[in-house]
Amino acid sequence: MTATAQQELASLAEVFHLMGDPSRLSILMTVLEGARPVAEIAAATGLSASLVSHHLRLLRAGRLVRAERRGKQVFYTVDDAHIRSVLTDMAEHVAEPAPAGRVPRAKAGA
Amino acid sequence: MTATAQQELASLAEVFHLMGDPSRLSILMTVLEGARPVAEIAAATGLSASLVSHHLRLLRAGRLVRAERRGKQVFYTVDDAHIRSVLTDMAEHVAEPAPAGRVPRAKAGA
DNA sequence: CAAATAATTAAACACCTGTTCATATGTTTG
DNA sequence: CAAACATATGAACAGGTGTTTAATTATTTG
Repeated sequence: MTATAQQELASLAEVFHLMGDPSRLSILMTVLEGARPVAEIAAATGLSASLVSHHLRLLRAGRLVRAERRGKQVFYTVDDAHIRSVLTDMAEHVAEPAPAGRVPRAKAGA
Repeated sequence: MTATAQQELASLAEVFHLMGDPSRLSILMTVLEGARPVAEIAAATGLSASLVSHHLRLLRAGRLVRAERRGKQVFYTVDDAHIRSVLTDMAEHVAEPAPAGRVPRAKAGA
């Protein structure tokens, strides 16, 4: 595997990692509906303003959200359209039923 | 937020969490090209067979991969089509350029 | 400029998670 | 059945991460 491929893989993993936390994901879901100030995100998700701010910093660093200040408040929005399609696709995946998950034993003879 | 929505959010986060690790992601990328036995996945990713097996167990539990035994070997494949589109979409996202990322100060007056 | 509001930052802690090394299980072959 | 191969599992450790509490910075308003 090439060196740049390694980096892309790491970047990709970083994005997924950011979406892989329930708090951050709910923040993303909230912000997905439109620009929202921190306090409103906190209220909608049931998280403390401090915690929301902490997570928003990470999401900003990963370029999943964008910040824009209006007066005292800072409004956050999803930075990219890809995030939307990803969340949509994944929601479908999760909606499906769930059959077992063990490694099958081999059938006799071969 | 409803109780079922909470669970769906948790499931969704779990899937993303699984994809959010470089080792697991490279395993997924490898398996994305077709069914592969553990040893081959280990060789392709540069990870130990043991570590690959550990991660495959998690991926199996999260229904991201499916296992099928053929003789001594166990072949793994991506379980779902959504995974593919998600990985594709995200690859595009990561490919884009990266402007700064600090919270802007408010413009004077308002 | 002081007070009030909104958001960020810092420090500390508990917990989780990825990795390694060693051992066990399952499967074919002599 | 024993040996060899392929994969899986268990225990233990190091490092990372989400959360809380408290303090700080930025912005508007009296």
